[in-house]
Amino acid sequence: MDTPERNQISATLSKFEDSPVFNYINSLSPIKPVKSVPISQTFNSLSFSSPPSVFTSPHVSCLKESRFLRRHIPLGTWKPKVSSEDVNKVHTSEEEETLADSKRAHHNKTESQENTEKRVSIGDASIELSSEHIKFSDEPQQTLKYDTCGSPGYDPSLCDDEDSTLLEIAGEAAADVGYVQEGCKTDSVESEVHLQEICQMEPKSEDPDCYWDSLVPDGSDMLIFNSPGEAEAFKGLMHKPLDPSIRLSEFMSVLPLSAVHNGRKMFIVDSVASGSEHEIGDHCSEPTIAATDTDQTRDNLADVVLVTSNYNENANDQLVSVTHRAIRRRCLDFEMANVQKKNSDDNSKASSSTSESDERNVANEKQLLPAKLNGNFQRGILQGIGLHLNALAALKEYKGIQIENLSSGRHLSLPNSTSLQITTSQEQQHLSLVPVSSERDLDSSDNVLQSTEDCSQPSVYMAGEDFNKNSPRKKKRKLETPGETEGCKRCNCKKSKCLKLYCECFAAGVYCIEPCSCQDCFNKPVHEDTVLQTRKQIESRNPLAFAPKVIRSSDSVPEIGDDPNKTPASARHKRGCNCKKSSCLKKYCECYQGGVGCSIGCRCEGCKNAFGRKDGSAPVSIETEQEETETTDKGMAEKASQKTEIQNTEDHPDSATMLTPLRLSRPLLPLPFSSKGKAPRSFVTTISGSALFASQKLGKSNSLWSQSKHFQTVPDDEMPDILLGDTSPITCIKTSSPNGKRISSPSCDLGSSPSRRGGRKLILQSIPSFPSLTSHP
DNA sequence: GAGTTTGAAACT
DNA sequence: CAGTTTCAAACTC
Repeated sequence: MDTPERNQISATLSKFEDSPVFNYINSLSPIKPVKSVPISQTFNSLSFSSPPSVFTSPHVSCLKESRFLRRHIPLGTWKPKVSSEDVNKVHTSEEEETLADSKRAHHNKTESQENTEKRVSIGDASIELSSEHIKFSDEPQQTLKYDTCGSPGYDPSLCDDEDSTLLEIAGEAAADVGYVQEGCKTDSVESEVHLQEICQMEPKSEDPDCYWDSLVPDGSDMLIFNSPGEAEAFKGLMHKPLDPSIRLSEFMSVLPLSAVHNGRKMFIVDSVASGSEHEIGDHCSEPTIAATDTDQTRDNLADVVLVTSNYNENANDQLVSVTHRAIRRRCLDFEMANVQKKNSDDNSKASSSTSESDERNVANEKQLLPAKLNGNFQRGILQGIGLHLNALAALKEYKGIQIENLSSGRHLSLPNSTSLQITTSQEQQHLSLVPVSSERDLDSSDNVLQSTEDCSQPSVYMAGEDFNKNSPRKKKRKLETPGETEGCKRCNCKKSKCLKLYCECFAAGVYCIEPCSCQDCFNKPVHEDTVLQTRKQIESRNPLAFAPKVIRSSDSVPEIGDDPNKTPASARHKRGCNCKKSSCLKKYCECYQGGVGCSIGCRCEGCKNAFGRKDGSAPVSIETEQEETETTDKGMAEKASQKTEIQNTEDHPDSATMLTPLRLSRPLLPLPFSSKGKAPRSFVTTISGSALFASQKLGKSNSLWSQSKHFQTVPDDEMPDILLGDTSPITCIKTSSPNGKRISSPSCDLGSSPSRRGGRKLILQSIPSFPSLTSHP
């Protein structure tokens, strides 16, 4: 783990060890950087050659990403040795050197092993992150390849399930942790949390998701303890010696249910005060988790994410902490396998291997996306998340999570989801999901979540639709329409073999999983090569084919610190719809489905999109309006006449202003979802709101994309500048779809909402950058 | 659950 | 690039 660089840094910084700032810095340090490899994990990633270059963002992005990221890393990774040290601890120069050397040796060793072998199944989890990180850094993508299920080394059982869950523990600071509580000055005992305990918890219901859901009413992504007391309580559990007798219920009982959001499997505990000696690395890394690794853990942990955060009290500066999380997801990441395998190799060392359990749990879910560890997260996002091109969009989005999402079950799972903060018990009840402070948010966001992919349908996504098949879905189900199973998409392909964009899973960059009703499905790890080739082929035809359908250019919410002028985030469908009969009021309409308004780029007829009409009459964001003015084509007038109809009933003042993707995505609105009132099955989960979170820290948070079905997020930083609509100088970019469909807006200049427009256009342009299967190193 | 509708994706 | 076909989701019954 310890790279020389790292050591140096640490040495230098040793003085500052205690300071929160230091921790933060550590988290940022490149040392841990994730290799591009993680990115490759998804099958998409494979295709994406460029991503690494493109997405180079520092931790910030990572942070954001982290949210979305799915974790592939086994708990073991979290383990103490390297990871902890890397991130959190500061060693004296000497110590570090020594340590570094040993680690290096270790690393090399592991690396060699990896090379020879392809990864172990995720389940094997215990891995040393450090080694991996190193590897990643060193070996960028070579290792990447389909390590996961498809990989030879991959554990078949896992593969079979295709749903693999990983438990990720991020030791690293800031990046991972989404949020920290303010008040917690306590020592961080939390780090000590034992996964085992958690693991031991038994799900009430057979379905893990349900189980968690039950636990977590709202299903927020994160569990945050605002009050020290809460944290303490939590700690108590965590600290307890592994007692098999302890059950999840017990565990949960300690936690304020209200505190739990989303049912997401993450829990964040902020216990560590800044400056306290208990840095993430110190505590967290080691011990506890490591110990946990057991079959039970794996099995049981599935969705749970434990986070221990270090938090810096001082400030808002925050940052964070470590998180242990387990996220389930199905991903196309192939890398995961590698990592895991490595981990497994190393495992012997690391005890915790929650990943397996996760996977198992996830079984239902599609493959997991790779999760990244701390440092990795930052970079990793791209990498790990990389899975779907879509992810890129997601990354940005992830920044802001809106409360609303939480409310809606499905959205929760989305990458979008952000950490929520619960301040008080009362508040908790309400689940006051307040976006974390911007700064924190950013950080937190990283950690926070992951979303399940399904949703993508998700969203990831991790994007729209369902985010996770697992819990999110269920939540969604609960929350949303009864009928919808949704959260996750499951395809039902019969003739396409799930190798065409007709297949939602394939389009989302995820493998089909059990829930899918597809026939002759080739979108499975077993047919990885085929999938990749096909994907490549499709991308050659249309570079944007796998890009998120919905692009969120700017932040829905004015980011703090950002240019006030920015318009609320608005999202647009990358190509625009072509609806003729549905009036863009049904999910047939991709714009509508994605929760975004129609824009000039749409060729729809009689647009009545509740999220925003093409003409802009609807509660569309400014952008649309502008576009509207600009656009002359298509019967704008016609639409205009139609405007009032829907608006009156549907549009809320808010919506009008708030059409942020996020909002849009939410079914909350009494919007006209389906006639039944269902929320779109796969809503885009874009997250505009995120801007709040992410942006603050980053300063720019534009998430270009929100993701439609699968969420994938890409760190802003990583995103090519071009892609960044907000900041990008390039305001006018035309995007062309392969099809020749209109993508770009007519006007280059965006005026007040440059970001959005710019983003959108930019994205398209940049598209080439999307990683393609072919390019993959 | 079967059948219809719809519009994207794919094909020509 | 336009037109047509194929496909699977969305929707209806």
